[in-house]
Amino acid sequence: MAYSAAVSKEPRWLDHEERAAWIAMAGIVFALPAALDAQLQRDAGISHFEYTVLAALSEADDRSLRMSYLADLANGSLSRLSHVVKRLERQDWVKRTPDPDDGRYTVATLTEAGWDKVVATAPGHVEAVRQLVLDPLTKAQVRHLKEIGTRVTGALGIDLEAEGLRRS
Amino acid sequence: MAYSAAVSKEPRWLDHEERAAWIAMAGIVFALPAALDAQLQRDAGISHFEYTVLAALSEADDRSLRMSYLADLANGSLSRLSHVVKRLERQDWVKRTPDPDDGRYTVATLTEAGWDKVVATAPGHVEAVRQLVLDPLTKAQVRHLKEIGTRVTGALGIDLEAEGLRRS
DNA sequence: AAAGATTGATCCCTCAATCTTT
DNA sequence: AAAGATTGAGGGATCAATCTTT
Repeated sequence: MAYSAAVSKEPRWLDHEERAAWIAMAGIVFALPAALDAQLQRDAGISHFEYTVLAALSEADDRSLRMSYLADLANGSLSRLSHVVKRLERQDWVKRTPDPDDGRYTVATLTEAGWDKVVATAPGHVEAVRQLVLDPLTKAQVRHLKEIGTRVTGALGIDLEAEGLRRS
Repeated sequence: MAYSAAVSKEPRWLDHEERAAWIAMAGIVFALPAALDAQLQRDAGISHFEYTVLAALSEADDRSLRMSYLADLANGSLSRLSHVVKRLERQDWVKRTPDPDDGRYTVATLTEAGWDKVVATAPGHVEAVRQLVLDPLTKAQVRHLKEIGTRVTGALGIDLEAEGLRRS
C-alpha cells in the first residue's frame, strides 16, 4: 500500500464537510470493534477475531479451510491465526490436519463442539450488529453504506467477493 | 451499552442488502485502523493512538488537557492513556503536572518538541485519510458518510461534538 | 468514601527466525 | 529455493488492585 509521500509544502487539508465525515468515520472505526468485542466476550467468552474464524469455518465446505486462506478471510496474519487456532484447538472447537493434496498446507476443521459454539453465539452477535449499525439507519442509508464500503474497501485492497463467504 | 439479550427463538437475520452493507462495513472497521497505524508507524514511528493524543493536545488551550478528558477524546481507557503518556513523556513530547485547581486531576501538556512532532506528522496522516477514505468517494457519498456516521456513533454512545475538538 | 490516576500481571498481537513439505 | 505454517521473544492493551487528593 503506497501512500505518495507528502513532499509538497502544502497538504490538502480537509474542508468542513470532509472533516465532519472523517470524524464520524473515525468514531466508528475505533469504537465499533471494541463494542463488538465486548458483546462477544461477555456473552460467549471469545473475541471477535475468534468468532470470525469459527464462523468462517462453519460456512465452508466440510467446515474446513486451509490456514492461509482462512487468515485472509479473517483479515489477520497467518501468525496471528496460528496462535488463535492453537487456543481454539485446546477448547476442542477446531482441529488441524495436514492437507492430503499438498503437505505444506494445514487444514483447519470445525468440530461438532465448535459448530455448537457458533450456533449458540451467532444470534447475539447479529443482534449487536443490528442495534449498533443497521437499525439506526434508513433503508436508503443502508444502500449508501454498501456503496461507500465498496469504494473504501477497494482503496484498502480488500476483496469483498471473497469476504462474502463469511460473516453473520 | 445494553444489547437486549436475544431471548426470542428466532433472531432477525440480515437480508441481502443488509448483509452486503455489513460485510463492507466490517471490512473497513477491521482493516482501516491497521492501515492508518502502518502509515504512522512507518513515517513517524508512532501509533495512531499516540498520534491522536498528541493531536488532541495540540488543539487544546495552552496545549493542555486533563488526563481523564483526554482519555475520552481519544476513545481509550484512562489506564491505557496513562501507559501511553508515560512513554510520550520519555520522548519529551508531553509533560504531566498536577492540576492546581484540584490535585486529583493530572494535566498533560504538549512540549515544544511534541508540537514539532505533530506539525511534522499531520500532513502525511491527512494524506493517508484522503487516499483511503475521502478521495474514493463522490461529494454526495461524503455527505452520506457524515450522516451515517452520526447515527452509528450515536448508537455507540459517542459524543461527536466533543470529538470535533480534535482529529486532523 | 469517592474521584482521578497509576501500577503490575496477564493476555494477545507482531515480527523475525525456524521448520516442513514441495 | 520457495511456500505454508509454527514458534518464541518483545511490546502494547486490559483488568484488578492500589495510591493520592478531595
